[in-house]
Amino acid sequence: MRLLQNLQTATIDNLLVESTTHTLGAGSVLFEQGDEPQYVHFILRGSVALVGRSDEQEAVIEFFGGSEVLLTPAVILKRPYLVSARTVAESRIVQIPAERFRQIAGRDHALTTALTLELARHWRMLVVQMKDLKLRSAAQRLASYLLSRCENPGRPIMLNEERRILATRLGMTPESLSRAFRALAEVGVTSRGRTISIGDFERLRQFCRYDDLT
Amino acid sequence: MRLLQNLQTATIDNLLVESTTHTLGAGSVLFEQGDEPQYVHFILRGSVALVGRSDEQEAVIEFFGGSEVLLTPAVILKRPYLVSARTVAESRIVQIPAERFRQIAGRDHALTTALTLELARHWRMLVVQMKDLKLRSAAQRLASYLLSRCENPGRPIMLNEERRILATRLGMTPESLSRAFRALAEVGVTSRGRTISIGDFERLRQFCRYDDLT
DNA sequence: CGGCTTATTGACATACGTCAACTATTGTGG
DNA sequence: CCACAATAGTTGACGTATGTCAATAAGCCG
Repeated sequence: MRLLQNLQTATIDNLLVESTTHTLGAGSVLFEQGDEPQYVHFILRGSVALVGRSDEQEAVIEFFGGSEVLLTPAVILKRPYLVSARTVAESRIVQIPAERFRQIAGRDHALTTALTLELARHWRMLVVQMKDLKLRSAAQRLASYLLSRCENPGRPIMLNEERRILATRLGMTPESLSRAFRALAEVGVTSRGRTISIGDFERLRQFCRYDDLT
Repeated sequence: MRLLQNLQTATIDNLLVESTTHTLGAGSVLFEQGDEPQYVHFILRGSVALVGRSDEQEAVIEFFGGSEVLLTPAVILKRPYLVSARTVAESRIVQIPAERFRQIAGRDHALTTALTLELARHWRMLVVQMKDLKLRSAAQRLASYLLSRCENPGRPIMLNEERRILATRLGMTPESLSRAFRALAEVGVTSRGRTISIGDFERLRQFCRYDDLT
């Protein structure tokens, strides 16, 4: 996991000594909106959605995948969670007691630095998404999401979430997502099930005015 | 400024030694989307908007006010800015050279810890806003914004940004904002110019399903 | 006061949401 | 491994919130 990559093994051992590791099926709940944080969650494998709820409605704020650390802000600040966390596919998770994590971070500069980098990366994810929501249409948001998901061009994208879940992450309904996919077919995107191929990257980038400032 | 509050004076002096301080009129540009970060910006006083641009359109991602630190993620990660920063009112800003800041943060644990807390707070601001965008109507988003702006109930809120700017922060057009204000008049919100009074807090909270998880 | 920008309002357009029917996919027990 | 139920995804018809455009009114500042 990236956060721990450059740490001394002593620190890592120290973090993990009271930790537990679980393999959870899709749809498992790691914590609920409003809870007081008990653990820091490391995602070893799989995919976890942060989901916000208001008035019976739910929307995914963001997905987090393997090698990422979950929602440390609430843990750091000792505040209730603003969102729930649910696995979206089978996932392997390490849980470290929050208090232990805070204590070690209080002493270990390398860990705190790594934490800062992780938070900075996560901040930028949300900023990118915020720009999408405020400046782009539904179809453009989907295009933008697909482009960001595609690590090696040529190989098709495998979604690891259901479309109705993805729809909420993109700020639309499943029906609108369905139509967005049809709109993208016009610019060379083919999709069957959870497998999606981008025919012409440049065209798709232009379609959604993709700005690659990563 | 909050970030520096619990630091040793030696660290602070060290940070400030190569810094410059400016008083900038409304609309001044601190940096542009795509730029390589040169400075860390501390806002001593005033208000700064982070604004994203795509295809000639602009939208405010978030406002930052006195005692906050601007967009450290790009500085920390040595990445181009994802957004521009513009003052929205006359502001007093301290600029610390990015490289110097990174060096000191590399050594000073208290500074890095403070930075982590600041990033964590900022993360939560964006998460709250993301929930608003995905789960609430235009009028509800305005209500939610006003509630979050109101520190002491009883005293009216003074907006320090023009309404057309606020509109983009809320993910709508100036016209829609205007109509949102009229809708809120129905639940006891009176506005004249930039002064806004909430008549009935509980009613407004219910109207937008405000969840106070700060 | 006069000219400029910003805010409001109304008429209208449209992207997206809703609802309902239908189809495809997935998972399960025989 | 098939059959069938349950769930997810798609499509069409239609509704509505919000955007657009244009005209007017209200602030703001010389």
